[in-house]
Amino acid sequence: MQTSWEEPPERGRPRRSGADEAILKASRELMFEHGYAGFSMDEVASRAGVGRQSVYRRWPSKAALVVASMTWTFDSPDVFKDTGSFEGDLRAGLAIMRDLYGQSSTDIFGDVYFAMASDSAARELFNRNYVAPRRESLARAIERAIARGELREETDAVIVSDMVSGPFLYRILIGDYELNDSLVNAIVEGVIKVFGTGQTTDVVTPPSGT
Amino acid sequence: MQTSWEEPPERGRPRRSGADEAILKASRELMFEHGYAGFSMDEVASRAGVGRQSVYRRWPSKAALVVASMTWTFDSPDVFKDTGSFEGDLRAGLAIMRDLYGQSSTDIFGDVYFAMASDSAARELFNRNYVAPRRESLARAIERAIARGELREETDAVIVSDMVSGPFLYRILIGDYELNDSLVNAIVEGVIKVFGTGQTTDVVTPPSGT
DNA sequence: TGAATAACGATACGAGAATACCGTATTGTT
DNA sequence: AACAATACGGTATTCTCGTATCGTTATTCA
Repeated sequence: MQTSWEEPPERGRPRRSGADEAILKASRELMFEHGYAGFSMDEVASRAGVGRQSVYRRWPSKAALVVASMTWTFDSPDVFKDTGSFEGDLRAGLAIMRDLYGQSSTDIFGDVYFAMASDSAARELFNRNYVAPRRESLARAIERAIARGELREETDAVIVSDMVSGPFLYRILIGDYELNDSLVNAIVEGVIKVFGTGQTTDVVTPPSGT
Repeated sequence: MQTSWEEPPERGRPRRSGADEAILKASRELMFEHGYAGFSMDEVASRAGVGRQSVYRRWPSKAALVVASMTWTFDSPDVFKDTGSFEGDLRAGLAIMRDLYGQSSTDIFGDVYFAMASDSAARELFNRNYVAPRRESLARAIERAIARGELREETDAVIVSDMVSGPFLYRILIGDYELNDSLVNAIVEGVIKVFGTGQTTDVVTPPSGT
């Protein structure tokens, strides 16, 4: 995954190797310790052992750095893996999302979305590093489902993406942060009933949340 | 609607009448003119003709003020009016939301969500002034639908709310801001197929977007 | 070998948010 | 009439983001 905002130039003194990772690591730690508003770029720089200008050389804003550090080294973005049926793929992906967002420090994710919304560079990083790979993973699952005859050929992957991810985002940002299985079931049922052909395949149920 | 963050005390010199509205109006105007990052609390205060401290006496942060001013004097929060059928109620409410968010200056709403997410006071104001009334409006529509026999009795109003509002929020914050009728249709179809009884009532179609 | 380029840490700076005061003004209570 | 409480406009202060600039250092190219 691309970490810094822009590729460094090829001429001149090269950037110190390992500095990118040190900065990302420091930003991530400080996010979990103090949240977005609770730390400064000075602290990031000093914890990473670099000058502050070296941070701004790699990311154009605090928001962009935070988004980069929080979308860095997430598990495989291919969350909607092939389980043999579309419902299984969908449930597997949603189980991953539910476990991720359902863990203790939920305010963190609100902070990340806040950072994302506040800055165009952060928004672009968020799309590139997080949203796009997951969208593509879902699009592949939809293609498999169409090939299997589970979904109709004209299924709109963008709308499915909205229907799948939207309610999660809504709960995290606005709702009471409780991500339960009822919501997952409703989403799965809704998508399949709207875009399905009626033909189903046996489902391998994913394990319930940790 | 309650405007300022906390009720003023009952003792001592009373707050200048009209100042609340002047501040909200100034904040709103500046939001439409320059966006969230494009104006300062000094400008709000001077345009409203008050001291800056008088602004902070009423709202604890810029984010809270912006949320209060942008959720102030919206049209009736009862967006899911009784049209005779649940599908009609839902389509009417979604048409209002689509027209609202679909209008030209969409970045404004991104800014509002950003402000909302960045501050706990702003979040609380947003819930109190905006989300809660619309949630209740939808809950009433669901109750009517259950009474008519269109929805099952165990329909979970919170989940329906997530399924209805989530995709819209997702498109505004993360998607390409294009709120089209395909999305509305998929949402309506999804909710009714998941929670419906199969019994339907004739739909009065709302006018399509401006 | 020398010039060009760009990173490095460090520091100064301007802008704006939020807080803390100042003296003054306005209300209700004693 | 005196007093407590609070609002008022105004100003100073602190904090942090983001930009600019310093002299130094490392690397590539001619």
